[in-house]
Amino acid sequence: MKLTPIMQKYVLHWGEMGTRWGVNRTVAQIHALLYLSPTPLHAEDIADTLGVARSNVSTSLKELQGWNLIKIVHLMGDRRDHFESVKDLWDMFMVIIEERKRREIDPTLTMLRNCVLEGDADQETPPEIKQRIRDVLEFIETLTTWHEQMRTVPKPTLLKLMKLGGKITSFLGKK
Amino acid sequence: MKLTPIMQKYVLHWGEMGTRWGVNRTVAQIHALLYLSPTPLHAEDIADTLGVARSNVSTSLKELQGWNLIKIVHLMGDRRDHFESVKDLWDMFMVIIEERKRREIDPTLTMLRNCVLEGDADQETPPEIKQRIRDVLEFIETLTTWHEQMRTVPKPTLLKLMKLGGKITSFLGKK
DNA sequence: CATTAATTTCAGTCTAGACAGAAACTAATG
DNA sequence: CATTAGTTTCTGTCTAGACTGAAATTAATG
Repeated sequence: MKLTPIMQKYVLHWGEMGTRWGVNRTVAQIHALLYLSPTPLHAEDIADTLGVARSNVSTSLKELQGWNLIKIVHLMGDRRDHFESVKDLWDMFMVIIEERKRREIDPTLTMLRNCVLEGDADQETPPEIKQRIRDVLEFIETLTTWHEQMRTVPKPTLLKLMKLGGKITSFLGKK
Repeated sequence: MKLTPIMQKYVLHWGEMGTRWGVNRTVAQIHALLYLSPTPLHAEDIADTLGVARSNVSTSLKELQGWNLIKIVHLMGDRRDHFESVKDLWDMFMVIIEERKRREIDPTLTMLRNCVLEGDADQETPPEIKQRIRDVLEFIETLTTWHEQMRTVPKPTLLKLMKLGGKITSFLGKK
């Protein structure tokens, strides 16, 4: 796999974006590379293309599998694992949201619920502050419920909804 | 400002979440603290409460101001700057999205458009790959347009919309 | 305009986590 | 079952960037 200047620019930028969102640079680069690649790639190919250590690639591929963003495929007459990325951008987007929710939002909800529970018995925390925490809990719960409902909506409907955009509000206004 | 166990838990968790989303831990902790605090706090108070260096607080406050998440207030008979956080969670959410868009999405769109432009003259990048990049550009543009429209919708309407949730699809289905 | 309070800047230290390379492991094939 | 290809684990190194504390700067007050 040889990278043309355009592909290089894309992969490097994606790596950079990764770091800004708390994702390891190499992981993000590999994902970008696999997204662009028309064919599945094996680990050594990836290592050579990106100029990183073979072991680093191995770890990153594991991580990407943990995110459900890539999967292993096997090619006829080749023992090596090959990897290909989810190509549908909507699916990719949803998968990422799903995972981040599971890893970050859900634990946060747990923490907030604990705070609220402990708050009942707690005399030292001012009521005002307890309320603030309850507000956050309620806010995130609202977002989560909404996400839960959107999750089940079929892709084309969702797309229609987005394309509709602001027009939906006029409908609401009349209601 | 003394932190009760509940407040401590909240602030520490928020700091942790920050790091997962590419935000400096101290910055996130200070933001959490200012959100909880019923009154504006001055830098030294924050430093003492969180146990970090005064200078570190100074830098972090600057950063939070850059994000439009906190603002300076002055108290009668006190020369020191005091800081208070945006308290409305919906506003806070919108401000964060706005800023991340400006800092990360907009540059990404620029990069993608450049790739597409350069792609016209470029003979070495396979058409399939060029198409992939165009797909990403289109996808992000769709999201951005949608965001642009939602941005102007008044808060209560937006809330109604979210509460409506899945029901909106049945309306679309009939259409 | 000297004094003091408050804030920012800067230079150096420290650390988490990314990364390389070697060693260990696993499993396919003749 | 030895050989070899492929993958993972592990240990140590390196570095970006968070953080500190001191020095420099700014601004308010009598």
